[in-house]
This record gives sequence, C-alpha cells and structure tokens, in this order.
Amino acid sequence: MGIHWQQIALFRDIDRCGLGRIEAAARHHTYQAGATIFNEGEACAGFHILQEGLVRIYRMNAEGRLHTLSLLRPLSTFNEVAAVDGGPNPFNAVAVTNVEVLVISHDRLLQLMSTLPALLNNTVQALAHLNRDYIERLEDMTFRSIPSRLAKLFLYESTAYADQIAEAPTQLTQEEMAAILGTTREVVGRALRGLLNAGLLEKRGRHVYIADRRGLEWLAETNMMPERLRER
Amino acid sequence: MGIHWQQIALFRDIDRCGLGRIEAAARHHTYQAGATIFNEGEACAGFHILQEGLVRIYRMNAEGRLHTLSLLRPLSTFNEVAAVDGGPNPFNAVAVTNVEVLVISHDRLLQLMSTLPALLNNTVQALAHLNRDYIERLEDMTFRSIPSRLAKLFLYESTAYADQIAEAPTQLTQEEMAAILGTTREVVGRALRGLLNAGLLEKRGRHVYIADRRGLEWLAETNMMPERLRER
DNA sequence: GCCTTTCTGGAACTTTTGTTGGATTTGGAC
DNA sequence: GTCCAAATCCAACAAAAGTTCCAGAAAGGC
Repeated sequence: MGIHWQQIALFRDIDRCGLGRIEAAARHHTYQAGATIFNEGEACAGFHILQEGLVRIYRMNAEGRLHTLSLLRPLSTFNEVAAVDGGPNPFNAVAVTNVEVLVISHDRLLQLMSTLPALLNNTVQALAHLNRDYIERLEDMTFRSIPSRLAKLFLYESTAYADQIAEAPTQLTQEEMAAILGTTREVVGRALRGLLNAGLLEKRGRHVYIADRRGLEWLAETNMMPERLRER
Repeated sequence: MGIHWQQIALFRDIDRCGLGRIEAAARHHTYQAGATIFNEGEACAGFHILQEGLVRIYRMNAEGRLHTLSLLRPLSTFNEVAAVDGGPNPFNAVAVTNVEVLVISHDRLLQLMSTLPALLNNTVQALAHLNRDYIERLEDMTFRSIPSRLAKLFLYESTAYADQIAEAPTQLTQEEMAAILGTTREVVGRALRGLLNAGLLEKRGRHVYIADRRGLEWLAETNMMPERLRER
C-alpha cells in the first residue's frame, strides 16, 4: 500500500518488518463530511492516522461553545494520549470533509510498542512534543488578550499553532477563528477590524493578509497594540 | 539509601538492579528556600525527583504576572518533558522551602530508558497523564469564570489540581490562589467574598473552608452561582 | 511587649470580553 | 442572471475581569 510511513515522526526508524506489522494492526475507516469520528469521554477510540481529508479536534462546554484544539490534514496523527493509556478520549473528533483514517486500537498499540523499541521511543518524543504545545496554548489563554492571540494565529507558521492548525487563517471563517481562540465570532470580528485599522493586517478582496509582520509580533509578545503615531 | 522508588509511578515494576542503576545515575542537589532550581527556556535541566520540601512550577508573562502550574511535595517528579526530549525547560521551578532533589540528566535518562523497557513504558504513561492534566487546565482557562475556577480549586481532591497542587487551598494566600488560577489577588479576593456571601464557603478563624460542596460542584460545572433564593 | 512585613477587605473605576440584534455582503447552486 | 444560505459588519449594551488605592488585621522577628 502507498502509505508513506516515513513522513510520520512516530514511525521513523522502524524497519520494513515493523512497518508491516503496524500496517497489519491498523483498520481502515472512512467518514462522510460532518460525521463524528469519536467523542470526548467515550471509551478509548485508539490511535488515529489521518490519510485523507480535514479533521477538527475540539471540546465543547456546557453552554455549547466550541474550542477547536486542532485542525488536522494528512499526514497527521491524533488521539495519542487515549491510545497510549487506554483511558477515555480527551476530546471530540469530527470529519470536516470526507475523511480516511487508519486506526490502531489501544491493545494492539501496546503490543506493537512492547516489541518495537523504536516505536515506543518515538511515542515518548511525540507525547513530549504534544505536552509542550499544550503548555503553550495554556499560557496563551492565561496571559494573552484576544487581539494578541489573533495576531499569533496569523503568525502561526512559527508558533504552536503550526503543528496543530492546518489552515492559513486567511481561509478560516471568523466563526472558525473564534473556536480556535476560544471566544465568539463577534469578538473576533471586532479584533480583526482593530488589526486592520492599525495597519497590521490588510484586506485584499475577500481575504485578510499580513501587512506588518513586525507589528503583529509585537502585539503577540506584549499584548499591546503597536503605537504608530510617530510615523509622521 | 532510603529512597522509596516504589511510591513513584515512573519507577514501578523496575527490578532491584534497574533501580540501582537509576540511583547511580542521579545527582543529589539541595536548594535554600527561595532559590531558583531552573528557568524556562534554559538548556534542559534534566529529570527531577522531589525528595524534600515544596517546589513551585510556574510561568511568567512579559508584565510579570505569574501562573503557577504546580505546587509539588515529595514524592513528585518534574520536568519530564525536557528530560525526555532534551529541549529547553518549558517552565520555571523554584524552591519554596528548603528542598532536596535527585536529578537525572537527559543523556543518562535516555541511556536508562533504552535499557530498561519498564522505565520507558512508565514514561509514556506519565507523559500521557500529564497531557490530560494540561488539556483540563486549558479548557478551564477557556471556558470557566474565575468564581468557577476558584470553586474547582477548593474541590481540588477530585480534579486535575489533585496531581498538580499539593496544598489545600485553605492554606493558600489569595496571592497564591491568584497565581494558580491565572489572575490577580484582588480578583480572587472579590470572588472569595462572593462565595462566602453565597454560603458556599465559610470562614473559621483565619482560614476558609468548604460549606456547601454541592453548591461548589454546581458552580464548577456550570459557571453559574447556585440560586438559593428558594430556601425560604 | 513592639514593630515591620505580609496578608486581607473593600470601594471606585477602566478595560476587555461577551451578547444582542439588525443591516449588508458574498459565494455558490440553480 | 436570481435566489438562498452563509458570512460579515457594526453599534449598543451587559457582564466579567483587571487596576488603583487605601485602610486594617494578622503573623513573625526581635
């Protein structure tokens, strides 16, 4: 089969034989656009490898507000945590477009890890990396204002969002940006207008582009709008 | 030496010989109250095992506000992530009281993990567990109001705080609670007064105790103050 | 005991974020 | 092209959180 295992950090340095066993352990699933892949709190759905399509990882609170943790494109993997400890899924996953995934159950993953040291090693590294991403997201929520988080989203290439969010912000609707930033559509609209007025972003036709990367970086780092009053 | 390795989840199921090698790889350090153990962004400080004293794990933003991620007592471990991937420390660690720790460097940890499969296995589980804690903290910051987070802190035994915050909130100052919740002292004071007025907490002498566990749980889950107007 | 430092109580105010609701624009289906 | 659903813009308002400031109370050192 045409699976490019080498492109996935988790399967690096695993020999042909090991890859064959991993492939044999995986089940192929397809989902229609809009279909739920698994839900938060449900029994462990196993380790997922995204082969085709776009997947949204999110949480929802009691009032129905969404928080998008990741927007994933191939080749990405998700639900590592539950796959590894066998506990309930820590978030929801939904197919945004038609989706194809490979799934390895908790039990089979444990078997594979116990006989393929390289896989176990890679898993440790992947989990450590995930942990760093979540710490960064947590600090963003703790310390940064919404305009600042929005600026960071636009600068996403070099930040935590890069691994997790696969769409350029330009392509995202305000609703989707709001879910990523953990706020509401109207607030994102307001913040966006603020950044446009400040000359940090500019609108070309329908889409919004970066106009002043330095200014965005300043805003993302300090929570303060750059004062450009001096430019007379 | 009198190290109780069995009590640390990471060292479970490791035989006497393996534990001996781990012990040999560890360096003993002591810190005075107030001393910095390591700083965020600095080169990997290695894996730490807390044997004695109280350690604060925190991040700080540009304006100098603190966010306490953990308050740890023996026997706890910290800096797993950097120890495992060798990257910079993801947070600061400071000795609150006099502290004794064992430290295993990144290189030695990798050596140990490559020869002790049980240690590698335990590390995977520990990292997965950490990840779940961070996701929960992240969702708290995204969705919960400050009174709600404060209620959750008082219910700490049954939440993610149990692993990360080793101090009963009753004993904490408002300043310390504020750092844990990611806000300021005055806001915590106001929220505390709100919970006292609502009869969810009560004051005995200097300290504040839980008066209505159900009410706190309601507040923590829904973000809404329980309406007790009906109790005529 | 006294004095200093730390902690707490609380008011008044500002800023940010969230909410509501309506007007307008856009893209795509047909 | 026309029409519809989705997306956006924007103002006014409400609520939550952050800030500033000062007065008291408690704890700990001497």
